[in-house]
Amino acid sequence: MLEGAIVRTTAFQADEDMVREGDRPSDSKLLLEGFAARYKILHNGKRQITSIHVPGDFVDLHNFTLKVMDHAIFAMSPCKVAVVPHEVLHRITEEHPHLTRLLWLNTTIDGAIHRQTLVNLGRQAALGQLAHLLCELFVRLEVVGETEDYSFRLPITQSELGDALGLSTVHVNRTLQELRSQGLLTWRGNLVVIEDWERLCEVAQFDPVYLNLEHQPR
Amino acid sequence: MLEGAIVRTTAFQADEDMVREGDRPSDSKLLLEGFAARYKILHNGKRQITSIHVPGDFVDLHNFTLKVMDHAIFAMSPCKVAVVPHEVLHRITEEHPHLTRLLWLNTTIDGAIHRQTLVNLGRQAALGQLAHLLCELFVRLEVVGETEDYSFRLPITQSELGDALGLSTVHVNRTLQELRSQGLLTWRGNLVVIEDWERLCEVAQFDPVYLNLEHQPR
DNA sequence: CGGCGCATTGAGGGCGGTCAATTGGTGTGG
DNA sequence: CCACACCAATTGACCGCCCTCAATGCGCCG
Repeated sequence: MLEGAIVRTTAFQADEDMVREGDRPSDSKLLLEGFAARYKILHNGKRQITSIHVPGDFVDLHNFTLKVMDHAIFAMSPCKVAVVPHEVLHRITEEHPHLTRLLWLNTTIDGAIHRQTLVNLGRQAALGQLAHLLCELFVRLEVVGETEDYSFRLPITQSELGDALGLSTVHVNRTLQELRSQGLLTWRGNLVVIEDWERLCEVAQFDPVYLNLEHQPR
Repeated sequence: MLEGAIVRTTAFQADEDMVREGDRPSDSKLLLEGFAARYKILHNGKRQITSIHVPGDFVDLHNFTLKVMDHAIFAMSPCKVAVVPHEVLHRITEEHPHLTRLLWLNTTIDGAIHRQTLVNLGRQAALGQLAHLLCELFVRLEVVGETEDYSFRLPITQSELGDALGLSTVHVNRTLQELRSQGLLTWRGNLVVIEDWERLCEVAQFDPVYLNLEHQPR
């Protein structure tokens, strides 16, 4: 059904906006390749990235119900995207309740990730925040087969990491050095290698329950 | 339909948990009276409140799709709650697509609020954070008729405010004093009076678009 | 080879944290 | 009617994490 809902695929260059704040898109986008992120810009020019997306993520499914974008989404790397018209989603909700519940689930998992991120930003020190983000990305990438042992490609700058965690670029850099010096991971080019998964999880206080990876009847 | 979906109402005392982390509730709860909040506890005992809920909020509708609670919800004040069994929600998704889309919308607005909160925690100074939270609560309470002019009741301690914003109680206190000394608001007992809505919004960089109060065909 | 973007480093400062004590309001019991 | 307990609000002192500004290093590409 979903495959049939895709009317076309599109590509975006790195740093290109896929959707802008204020837009009223008539379709939703499923990320096939590359990394994307949702963000908002404040009056003082500061940027907050509210979520990072990996292949398989339905990056703006929520705008099927929300209609007006309250944030923008950009490609962190070159991206390929499948386009699903709202019209088709509407028909699915009319005719396929089970699939509808699964799409709904998709957006509530999104919300669960937001909540965990809130805990991170609010109550974790920089070291734990960074560790947690990397734990989460590793698990999410593993699910879609984008990892190799304990390593994965992450085409993200330190400045973007800072915008995702509410930290300055400088402090992200120093915190990464701390993670490296503790032997928790290495990061060369865009290849992240987790050297000690157990301890990284401890530092991050990472518990993947919120990702809802367990199969359940829906 | 929704009214028919309510099988009973329940009451909770202040500080009582309505749902606990790890629970697999068989119903969802619609808040009729009082204030509630979602939260998580970290290993070090710190608490992060991820959202504050006012009358009219469907506090755990998302667990209809998520099944396992990844966080807890507690009553910040005495609460009255309407209980809707998942069984009934399931039937609604099978038979009433339009209502299903509206319920789905409810959870995506929830997500939109989370995203805005992320921006706050990540990129606002304490003064702006507090101002933003109060702007949002005012608007949300206004919608359900729980305000009077520019005032509303807010049965929340400064310690709880701190847990919602990722700040210490001490700093919440000092920041509130700053808001008062700038003539933006007063707060006596649990009565909050906004003295200068315009300037409060400026300090908060508040833009209510994310609350999706505009009527749209869904 | 020069330019550009990103990573890295250093110095200095401030926002917000922690610890601890005090105030004040409210309810309860004597 | 007062004494006392309890809880939230408030205040002070001190500290440290993280920010800002600015310079430097470094790899990649035309």
